[in-house]
Amino acid sequence: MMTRHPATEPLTHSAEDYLKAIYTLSGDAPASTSQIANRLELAPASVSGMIRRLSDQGLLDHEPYRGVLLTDAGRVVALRMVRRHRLIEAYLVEFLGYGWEDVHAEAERLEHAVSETLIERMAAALGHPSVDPHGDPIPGPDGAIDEPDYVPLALLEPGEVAELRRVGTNHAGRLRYIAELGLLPGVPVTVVARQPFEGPVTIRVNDTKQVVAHDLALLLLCVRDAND
Amino acid sequence: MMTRHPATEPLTHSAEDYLKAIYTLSGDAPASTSQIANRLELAPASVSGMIRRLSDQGLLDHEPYRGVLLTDAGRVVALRMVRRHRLIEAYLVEFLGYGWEDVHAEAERLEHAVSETLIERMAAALGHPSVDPHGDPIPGPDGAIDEPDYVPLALLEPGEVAELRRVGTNHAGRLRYIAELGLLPGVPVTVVARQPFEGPVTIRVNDTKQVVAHDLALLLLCVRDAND
DNA sequence: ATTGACATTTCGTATGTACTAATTTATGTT
DNA sequence: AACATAAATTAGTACATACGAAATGTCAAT
Repeated sequence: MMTRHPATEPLTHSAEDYLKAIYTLSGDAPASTSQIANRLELAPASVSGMIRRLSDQGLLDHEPYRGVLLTDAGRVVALRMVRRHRLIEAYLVEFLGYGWEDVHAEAERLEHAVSETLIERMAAALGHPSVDPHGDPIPGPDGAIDEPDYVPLALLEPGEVAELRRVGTNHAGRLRYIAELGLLPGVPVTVVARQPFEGPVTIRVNDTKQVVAHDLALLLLCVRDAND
Repeated sequence: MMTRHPATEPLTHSAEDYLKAIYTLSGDAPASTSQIANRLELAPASVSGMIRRLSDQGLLDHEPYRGVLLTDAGRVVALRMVRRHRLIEAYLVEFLGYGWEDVHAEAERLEHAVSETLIERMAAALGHPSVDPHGDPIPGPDGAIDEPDYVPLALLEPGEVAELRRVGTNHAGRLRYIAELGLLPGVPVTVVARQPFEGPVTIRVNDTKQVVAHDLALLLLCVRDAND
């Protein structure tokens, strides 16, 4: 499949942001204009315009009024940005004393400015980690990424024991709160009770009982303990 | 003196680059349009345009056809960029295994992307250094900068003993070469001979004799040894 | 005082990215 | 089938930044 773009023109920061956003939005279905606009806090009209440009560059497949999907070329860019973002987050936490609630904003700017060299040196300094501080997997330099099938805490039954692996938000306030509850990736969690109709979940963490809202519990991604 | 700009609008990366360039260019005399164009590798017309905008924002004093000087507000920005640039250089060398010839390009991009927080954490990790790997002084968080009066090696007389303190170039090739000669800041240097008419200088460094071109020797900034 | 060389500015234009307002398309309801 | 609603696109505009070409200013040499 031939498109007109000559190998690798340098992309703008904006283009990189769009591609990264589209990557995280288009799980099964294509990403819609309004989803993208929402994520990037832009007017839908602006997104329509950028979609045209990125499609022309062969980075997106656009079905008008239906949404967009990344092309292979687009996915390469998106995964490079995701790798950068998550490695920067890990580096800031590990070496510069950042809390996990502060790294997102910083990484959001740095990911556009670091060289391939710098990223690989940071990766090496970190010992080539496979996940960032939120438990999000870090794509390899070749773009390989392993997205395990985690279960949201909100879906576990009372009595189930699991390990928290990943926290599905970048919201600073929520992250601060989650950390206060001791809910860091790697921690074992027992579901004590669960209220019906999307009610709160009562859990036991670090030998303390905590109650978390359903919404929050949806963000707490776990693996069930192998206990059968 | 009142200008119209409302405290601190966010500046673009370009504007930051211009102000930093003008800072380093306007030692005694104002910086001319063509000097700036040269430094930033832009067409003079583009510089004229940006000078207008920066003057309107109260960051530059522009005397048409004469050149520009930084206002106090402009100098604050310029010094913030210089601090960032040099701290980033120092950090990359100290913690990420960079050679001093590679840090400039990386810092040139990162300086626009780092937060105040990140810069101060890097400064702390480095122990608040006063100079970068090239011996260039690092302005304080308040903008205070100490520019000592160094003597170019090219001006020392045969027999004089001095300590190399600062290397006045960012050119990667030259820096690599200078490092090969063992001419790192802090090293003691003895002038053995000097050819007339801007000829090469023969020196003794680390007990080895080296010959350096006049041009290069102008970049090697020293303090004479207190030996009288 | 005029001229020539050079620097600087102005003018018109291009690109990238955003916006609002108006239009078009898709889809679900009657 | 006709309509209403929501989503997406287009059209027109604005701003920042760059460019080249043309006009203008500066200054030293005659």
